[in-house]
Amino acid sequence: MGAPQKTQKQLPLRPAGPDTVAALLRWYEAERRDLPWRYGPRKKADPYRVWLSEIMLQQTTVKAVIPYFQKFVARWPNVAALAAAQLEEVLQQWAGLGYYSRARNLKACADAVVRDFDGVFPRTEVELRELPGIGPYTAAAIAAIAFGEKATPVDGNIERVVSRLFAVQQPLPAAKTEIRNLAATLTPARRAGDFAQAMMDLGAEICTPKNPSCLVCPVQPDCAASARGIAETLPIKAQKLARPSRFGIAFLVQREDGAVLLRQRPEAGLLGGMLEVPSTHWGDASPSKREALRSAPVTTSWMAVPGPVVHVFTHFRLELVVYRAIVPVDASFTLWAEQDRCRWVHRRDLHAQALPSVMKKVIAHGMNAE
DNA sequence: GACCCGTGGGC
DNA sequence: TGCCCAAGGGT
Repeated sequence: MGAPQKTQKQLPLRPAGPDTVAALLRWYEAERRDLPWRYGPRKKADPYRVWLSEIMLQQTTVKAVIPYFQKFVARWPNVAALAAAQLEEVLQQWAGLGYYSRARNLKACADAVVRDFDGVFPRTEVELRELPGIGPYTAAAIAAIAFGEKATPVDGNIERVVSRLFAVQQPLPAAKTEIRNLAATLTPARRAGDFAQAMMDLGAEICTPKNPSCLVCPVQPDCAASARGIAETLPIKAQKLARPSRFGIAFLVQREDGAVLLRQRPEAGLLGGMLEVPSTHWGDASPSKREALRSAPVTTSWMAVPGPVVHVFTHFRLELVVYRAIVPVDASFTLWAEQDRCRWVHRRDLHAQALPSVMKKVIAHGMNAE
């Protein structure tokens, strides 16, 4: 033979199973995160709070969610209160958290629970799955955490932990089915909720995407990926496409009394139902000045504010050049935009509007340009 | 399965 | 800076 083969040391490894889960649950009881929607290990939490937190946490970090969660439960302490609210209020309170269809579905779900279930959340995955905004993950999470049902929510954390525990080599998203089955195999009948939350805490604090802390991991002895030294490389993900750029011109119209012209966006699609600063179409290239003026909401003299506002969405990057104008308070100008969707909002009231972050950026950029 | 749908933070 | 990431759902 040639040079001695440098094989990786293979420790005897039992596949993850009930003992792994027991070790994980012990770790959870000692190290669990204290979060405002949790009631404590071995306890079932308030279904309303679990549901609200799970919707907010969809693709959103715990840190970003906490202040919104506190604000919502203070204002609407139960599902009946939320059902009695106006959608407009809910969108206002949701502004800044992103993925605004969640806010619409949140309201629709509260309405449905009050209407169809007498204000009591159903406890099974199948029933929960029928409600607006509740998909397979959230249905399983609520069933397990709030009701103690044996359900297996699989989020990004759990996908990562499971793919490492079993050294799943198949790339995502194709591997989702296998990962789900493996996670279900581990789920204990008694403490499915604690198990799910323990897996999520482990993923958030130990089994992180980069630089996982295998040395202090409670289930490291049972982890196939750690044994092979490939934990950080898992899960393998399919390549992503480059993010295209779009360009437009936004028209910040300020009235002499300090009001700003805003318009409500269509209910469906990007930033659905939220307020916006009127703008041109967002296209693949910057609109010409001629094109821009054709879509201006009023005929007036515009000042181009130096430097575009750049905002990155999930699937494209947006550059908006802000045109700014001051108009008189009387109606001595013509409003070309769809008037019924437009409103004047005083500067001091902007914070209470359903304004997405990108539009707050546009307004701040334009108003600071003086 | 593939797209669309926000935002802020970490590195 | 640019990319990745975060307790996904709807279509």
